This record gives sequence, structure tokens and C-alpha cells, in this order.
Amino acid sequence: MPELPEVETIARGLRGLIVGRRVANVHIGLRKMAIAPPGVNFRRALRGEEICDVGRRGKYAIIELGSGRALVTSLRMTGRLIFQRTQRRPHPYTHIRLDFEDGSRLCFADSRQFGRMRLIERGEPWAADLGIEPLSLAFTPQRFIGMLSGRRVPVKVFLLDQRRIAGIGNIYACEALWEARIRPTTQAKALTKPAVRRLHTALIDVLNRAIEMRGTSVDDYVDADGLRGGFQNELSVYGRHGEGCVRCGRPLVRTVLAQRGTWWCKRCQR
DNA sequence: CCGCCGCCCTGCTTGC
DNA sequence: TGCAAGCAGGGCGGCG
Repeated sequence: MPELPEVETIARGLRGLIVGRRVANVHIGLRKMAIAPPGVNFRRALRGEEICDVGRRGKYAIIELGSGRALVTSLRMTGRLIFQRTQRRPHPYTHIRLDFEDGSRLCFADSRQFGRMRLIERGEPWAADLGIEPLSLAFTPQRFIGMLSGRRVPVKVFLLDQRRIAGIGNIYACEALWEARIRPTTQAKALTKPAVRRLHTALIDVLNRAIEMRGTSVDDYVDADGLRGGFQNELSVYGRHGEGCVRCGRPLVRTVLAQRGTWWCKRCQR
């Protein structure tokens, strides 16, 4: 499932592949996945648009267009943005396809159909509810301490809340909590200052290392060229219940927290 | 404002 | 071996 490092990898790849290309036509196979403002036709609005840039905010990939509009794409669990240089068979489960004037194209594929591609008007504040970017300079230990104070939710649930910090999903929440030696169920407000500092460091560290490895491919994730990431080989806890903790040797456990699988070490994480 | 729940979907895993 | 049931899970809307 694409989280911050995976979307960052996709966005960086796409930037080199589609910037400067112009949209000739748009194919929509599944209407609900293509969202436009009221009164705006998704297909027509995109025709003739030039791709200016590709970026990321949280888990969203942002395709900037010449008119100032943008295509904000949420990949959810199984969504893929795949660039094709030539017109061969579209990627499996392609539901939206941008055909460029030079014959290349961008496939938005999603076997589970949860992904969304939203057309945003120039200046439209689509990210108003999104929290802070964990890799931005604004995300300081002080700020993090302030965000957690008074919050009764388990710290892992806090990490998954996109309105607080944007971009962290199940994999990196589990990994960062293990790295910081914090129990996932600990109430956010109950964390000591040293623990919050460890978690702050761990989050930034694990996200940066994952970006360096071009993301985690445990399941469906591939980059814009269809290539898998490498961080699945570096995971310490995610999906590894029954295996020994690499720090203390005790078998890792899988529990469920807020309806999500949670992998952790009962000895190391307190 | 906060927290919780159910829904959307389908490929894969599990269990008989 | 084959089949059906159940699970997974990010974002969102609804509810209390």
C-alpha cells in the first residue's frame, strides 16, 4: 500500500517521464474514480493540458497542469500510476488513462477500485485537512510534543491519522514504533519526552531510508516504471509475526489495533 | 472537536 | 482438490 515513501518514489519517477508532455485524450473506464468540480467535465478539461510538474503531499501524488489546475491522485491500497512509452496493452486494471500527444500514456490502475483521481482548480485548497509533512523542517520534536499532548488515542492510531501527520501508513507506523521502542497501544499523551524524541527521530529515519530504497513492495506497490521497491527487505517488524526480533530475539507478535494489523515486539517496545 | 463505525472493493488466504 | 467464506485496509461520511 503506497505510503509517503512509495508516493514520493512514484512522483519523482513520473516527473522525469511526463513533464512537458501534452494530453491528447483521456479514457475513463470507471467514472467514480475520476472526480471533477461541479460543472467541469474531467475529460474535456484535461484535453490539451501540458504536464508542468509532479509532486507529493502526504500520500497524494500531484500532477500540476499548465492551466494551474492539478490532478490529485490517491492510490489507497492497490492504486498504481504507470507510465507507458508506447501504446501497448494497458496496464491491468487501468480505469483512467491519459494519452499524450506523442503516443505515450499514463495509466491509473487499481484492482480494488478504491483509488481516486481528482481534478483541482487553480488555488483550490484541497489539502486543508491534511496534517504536517513529517520530512519538513516544520516537523520539530517540540512541535511533535505539542501535537501529542492531551491526546488519549493509542500512539499508533495517532500516527495513522492523516489530519495530524500526513503520509504515514501501517507499515511505517509499525516500523517507527519498533525503532523507537514504544508500545503501539501507549496513549499519545502518556509518552515521555525522551520517547517522543526517539519516535520523531525514528519516523524521519525510517521514511528517509524507505525513500532511498524506492519504497516497500510487500504486495502491489510498483513505481511509475512498474518496478518494485527494496525496503521490504529492510523491514524489522511489519508482517513478521513469529520471527525473532532482530534486537532481542523474542518472537514478534501481531495484534489488532483500530482494525489494523499491528506488528511489534513485546519485550523491546514498552 | 473528538472518537468510533461501516462502507467501498476484489485478490488472496484460510478452512473444511 | 475445490470451493466458499473471510480478511485486508485508506479515506470518507455519518453518528453520538
